[in-house]
Amino acid sequence: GSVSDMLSRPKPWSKLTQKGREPFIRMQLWLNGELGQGVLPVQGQQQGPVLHSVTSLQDPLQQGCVSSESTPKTSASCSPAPESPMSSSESVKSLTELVQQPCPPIETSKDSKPPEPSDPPASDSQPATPLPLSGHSALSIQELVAMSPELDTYGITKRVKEVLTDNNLGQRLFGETILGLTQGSVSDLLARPKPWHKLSLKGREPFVRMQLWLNDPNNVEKLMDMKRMEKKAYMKRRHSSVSDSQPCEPPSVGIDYSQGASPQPQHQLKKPRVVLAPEEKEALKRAYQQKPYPSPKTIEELATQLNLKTSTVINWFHNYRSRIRRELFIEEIQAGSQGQAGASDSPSARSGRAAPSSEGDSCDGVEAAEGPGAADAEESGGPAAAAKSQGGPAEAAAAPEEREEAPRPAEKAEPPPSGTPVPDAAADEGRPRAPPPPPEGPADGPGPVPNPAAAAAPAAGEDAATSAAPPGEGPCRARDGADRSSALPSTSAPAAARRPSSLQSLFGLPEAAGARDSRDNPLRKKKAANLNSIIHRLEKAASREEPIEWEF
DNA sequence: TTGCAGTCAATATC
DNA sequence: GATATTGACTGCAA
Repeated sequence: GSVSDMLSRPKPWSKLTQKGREPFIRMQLWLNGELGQGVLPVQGQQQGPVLHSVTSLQDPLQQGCVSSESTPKTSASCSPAPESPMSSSESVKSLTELVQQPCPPIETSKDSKPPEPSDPPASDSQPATPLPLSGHSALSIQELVAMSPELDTYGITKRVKEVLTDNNLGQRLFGETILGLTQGSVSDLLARPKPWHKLSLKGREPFVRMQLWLNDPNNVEKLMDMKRMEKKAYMKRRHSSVSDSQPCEPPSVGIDYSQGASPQPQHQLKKPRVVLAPEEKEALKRAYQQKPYPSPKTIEELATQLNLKTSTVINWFHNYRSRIRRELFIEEIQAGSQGQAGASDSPSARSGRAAPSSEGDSCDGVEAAEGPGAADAEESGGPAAAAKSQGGPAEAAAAPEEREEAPRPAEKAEPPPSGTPVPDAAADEGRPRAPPPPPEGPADGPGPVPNPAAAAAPAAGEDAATSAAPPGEGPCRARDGADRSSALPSTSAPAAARRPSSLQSLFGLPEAAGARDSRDNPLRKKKAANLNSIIHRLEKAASREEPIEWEF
């Protein structure tokens, strides 16, 4: 029935979810394998977008890039991805095959970015390794990404780093030439790759490109060439500009986008970059620990007290949350790869699945486990607040009342008793919470923070009220989360929340996580640190009364 | 609206 | 000079 429906009423590609696209990808693969190219066009017409992409995908394949051999050349291979039997292997094939061909399939693409004015004409002189920015086969890469099997992002980045360092190739060159990204992004990507399953299609693209690049036998050579050309162009420009101070124009090589490339127009618009002082960061971290999702009100207060723009505070929270999250991912992966060398699956893969947990961290589990929560006092009422206010399990052992906003008043000005804002929060309730404390990860301890203390106060206060989670507490910061989870409607979340193991799987923690945690403090801390956001999501989901299909 | 993912690009650090 | 960090921005989804 589904097939019939799909065949007769295919949805346009753009309307399909990732899952929804799967059948089409499978069909495409099947078509490629069995029917050859002829069929696509027809289908394409019917399918519109799908077709479109599908068709375009054909290009590289048809260009003789398909070889019967499919052995990945380099070590940074893709992980097996056992679960999607056919598509996986097939796609792996395509990927590898594609790159093994001299034809410049992927690299040439680059998003349909219109030639930016400021962007040096990348296409300018298509070097051996076509810039990703030049693009005409933009869709190809997207197709590949969509069809790509699960890749071992960590392994790929590791390998890329090796190759780059071994050959003395810079991130900038690599990023701009191969990935179409800036140096900073490349650095970030290489240092903190997210697991495949956590990536969006767009986010997967760089990894696919990297994989392709790794598979390319001439990858280094090409980059070296680029490097040379770049240098040459640079010298040339230098010479010419010396004689004539003509504004440096985009290098003919098409690569040198670094500086000078997009100067003029921006000069005026440039606004100074905000650089937060350490104390400010500290304060924000404290606030985060108290409340990862501060209400607008809290944000305002923070902004006021820190003398920052609210947008800055908002941005900071967004960035911090997402970076913390990534930190976790990477640690998971690292821990995972260490822990089980022989494990077949890629770490990223592993982390995705619910692992048979053994979470040693009782904290986590416990927390989430019980406690009828009290309404979350979050004044405002964002959706999240709403969710929370439904009250739920939670706050573990603590008294329900604590969630209250009693402390609110203090919020504004009173720095919690001096230097220890954070602990205060905990102290507030004086409840038995996990012991200690030391703040964690990101924010190292509740160190003596002069002002910040005060600054953080608001948040702290608020939270103290609500969660009182000693931010610092490593694993038990979970508690923090627990607080938040207090909002979990007893109806939906419970099941998941109650089982210690479930929490762990929510994290996507590798099976051995528990064990590792116990001995790896920093790791625990970070995990705990992130619990808040997870709980938050749980809350949200719970509030929507979704089925307990937690996917984190 | 809010939160997030992905990036850019300015700075900081090595 | 290369790499790492991080505030800000864009686009998308719920």
